Amino acid sequence: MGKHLSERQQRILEFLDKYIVENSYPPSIREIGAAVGISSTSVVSYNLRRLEERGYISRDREVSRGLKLTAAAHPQVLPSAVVRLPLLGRIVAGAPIPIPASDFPLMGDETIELTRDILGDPAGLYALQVEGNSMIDALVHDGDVVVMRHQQRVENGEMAAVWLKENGEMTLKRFYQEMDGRVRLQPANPTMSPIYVDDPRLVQVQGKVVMVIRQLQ
Amino acid sequence: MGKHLSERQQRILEFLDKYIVENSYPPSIREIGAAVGISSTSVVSYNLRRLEERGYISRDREVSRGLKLTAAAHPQVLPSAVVRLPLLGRIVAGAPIPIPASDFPLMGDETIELTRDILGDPAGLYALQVEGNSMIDALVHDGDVVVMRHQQRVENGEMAAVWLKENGEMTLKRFYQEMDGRVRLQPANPTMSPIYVDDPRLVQVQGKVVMVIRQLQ
DNA sequence: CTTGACATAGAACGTATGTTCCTGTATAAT
DNA sequence: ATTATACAGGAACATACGTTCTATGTCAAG
Repeated sequence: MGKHLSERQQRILEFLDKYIVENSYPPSIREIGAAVGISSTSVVSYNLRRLEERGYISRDREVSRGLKLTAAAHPQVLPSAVVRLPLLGRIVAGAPIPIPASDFPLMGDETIELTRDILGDPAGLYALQVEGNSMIDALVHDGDVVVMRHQQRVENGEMAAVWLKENGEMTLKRFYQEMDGRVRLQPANPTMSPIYVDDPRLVQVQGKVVMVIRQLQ
Repeated sequence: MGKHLSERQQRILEFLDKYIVENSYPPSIREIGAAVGISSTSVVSYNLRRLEERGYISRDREVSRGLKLTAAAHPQVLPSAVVRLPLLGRIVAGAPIPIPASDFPLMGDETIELTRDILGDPAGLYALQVEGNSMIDALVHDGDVVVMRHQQRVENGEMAAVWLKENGEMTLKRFYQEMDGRVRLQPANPTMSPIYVDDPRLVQVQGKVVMVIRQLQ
């Protein structure tokens, strides 16, 4: 990162980030100079122009503290876009899970916020709150929030929300399509034994579990 | 909201938010005046002082554009401050957990990002990644991330990371100080039985578990 | 050895900007 | 009526702050 940047410019960039985080407003040219060890405001100005040319910052001329870091400046600092997921409802052992509406309503304040960097692509994601301890074998507790991606198929080994037609039951398991045609549903709890279902049509994948969040009190 | 605020002060607050979002730096007093319809800088200054007294903004004196909105200003506008927690290390059954350094280094990119609204006060929070399945009885899986608040004491019923001196073992349990002087450690898994420790000194609380996050795939 | 782009200092300058003082007007309490 | 308080306007002031000009030094290309 920043290979055409002089060490000074690098330092300026780092200082800008630090300062803005601390103060919520950008530093003045003289403050930058003092921090980076430049006695002349013109030199700071010169380096800022450089940084602006290269797209690391943008400036508003004649405005005190009129500068900001651009996204290019810190790919590692800024990237934390916040994703708001709809908390669509509750997931219970005895009932199929709600399907996200195609338009993704986000109605009410029934949402949960997460940062994109730990979620990845937020498309098709939604959240459900688990009711009851029926999924304790998936290490999922009453009240936990499950973030899911709506999809009918999952890769082998992925954690899925599956509807067991036979039992009329919702469960969270790792999904394995075995060679012999059976489906193996493996509990997350490694001390527990898998379930085998002979007829794959009796196993309906309703989504892939992307994350489990447990908030305590 | 804002019942002791005059309409002008309300407008100023709204303008501040809008301006900062647009420019990434705060407006000057004169800009505020122009936007809200105040011709005199002293009047703006007066109203800013009011807003500061009431905790809606904070100001740095003698600094151009040296003001910022506080959390109180818009519980509904600022919504998603992102909190970066240090991922301090791993938590294993056989070893005490690392203690957060007082200066909270955030070294390396070993951090995890969450939104403040689901975390609450981020002070003293840090994250640990669980290694192994020894805490399966707490419904915590290998690889899960545990967000903790560093503290020596927890309230009854809170989930705590406790060091069992007797066994030389780290565990996550709900903590109960019983009337009879014993300590009851209740697994999160409701199907499992609690542990009783007669001597409270053998139970060392190392922190309170605030959240458990499991990322799949 | 020049020449010119690049980098840095220092100082001077002018605008940007926060602060303060003084004045004036409501409204309510005394 | 008088006093206190919240609110508003205007102007003067001091300094905060960006800009610009000049000078110096380095280094590679001609």
